[in-house]
Amino acid sequence: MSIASDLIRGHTDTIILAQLYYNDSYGYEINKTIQQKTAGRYELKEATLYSAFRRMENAGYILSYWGDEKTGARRRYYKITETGRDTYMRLMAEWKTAKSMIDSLIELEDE
Amino acid sequence: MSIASDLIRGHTDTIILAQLYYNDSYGYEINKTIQQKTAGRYELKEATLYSAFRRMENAGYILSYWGDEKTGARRRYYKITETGRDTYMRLMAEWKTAKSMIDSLIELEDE
DNA sequence: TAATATACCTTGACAGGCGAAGTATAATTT
DNA sequence: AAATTATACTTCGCCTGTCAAGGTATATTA
Repeated sequence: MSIASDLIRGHTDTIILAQLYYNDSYGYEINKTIQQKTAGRYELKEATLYSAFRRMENAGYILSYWGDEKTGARRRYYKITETGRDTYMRLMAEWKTAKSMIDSLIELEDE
Repeated sequence: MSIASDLIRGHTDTIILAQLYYNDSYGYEINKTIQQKTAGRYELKEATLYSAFRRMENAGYILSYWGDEKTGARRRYYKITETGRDTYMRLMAEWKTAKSMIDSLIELEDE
């Protein structure tokens, strides 16, 4: 288990929604961006990524459509919905709360 | 699913190890402390708490022993080991890394 | 032509969290 | 005195997200 797997768990949706907030994108690109942003220290595993897409499309956070590439492998693009934007904002707020809560719970008390 | 469940996942061990770092304690007390520290906004579910004890004892992070209460319900106390202290320090370092990684991954880019 | 990069998908297993139920004693309330 | 609440621990089985492993297909590079 890599450093991040259990700590990042629960942020997958937020990470993806952030990438889709202003622009449509597709799985491969989203993952490359994540790797680049973290200097290779983190990546979503493909199975995780695509199962997140399924989950979020079922939840109504995103929509998908096939791109019309003339060349190269086909791409399934994802578009965030209004519900998805709301969800992103909610998840961000929850993260802020959780972050300070965790900080206060895991720090050592003065002995 | 409450706000924290998936976000806190992966921090259970760290939270418990922090509580045991300077003083032995037992399940019920640890959970009360958590509730008090978070003003009731978070608690470890009993099943989660006790399964974490088992996991960490198997991993050698903690040891357990029965208290010798003369009155009231019996208590199983837990004591952190040196391995447990090392683990706590490692988990704290991982949290710091993860925290900034998550922050950078979920923020919106300037459009 | 072989290897690598791009791009997507599915299956099955695993691990942690948790709902639900149970056991037992002590303190408090009615 | 009886009922309720608080203290304290335990086990069983389900749910969900992650991921290893495998697969498909096209385009580019060595």
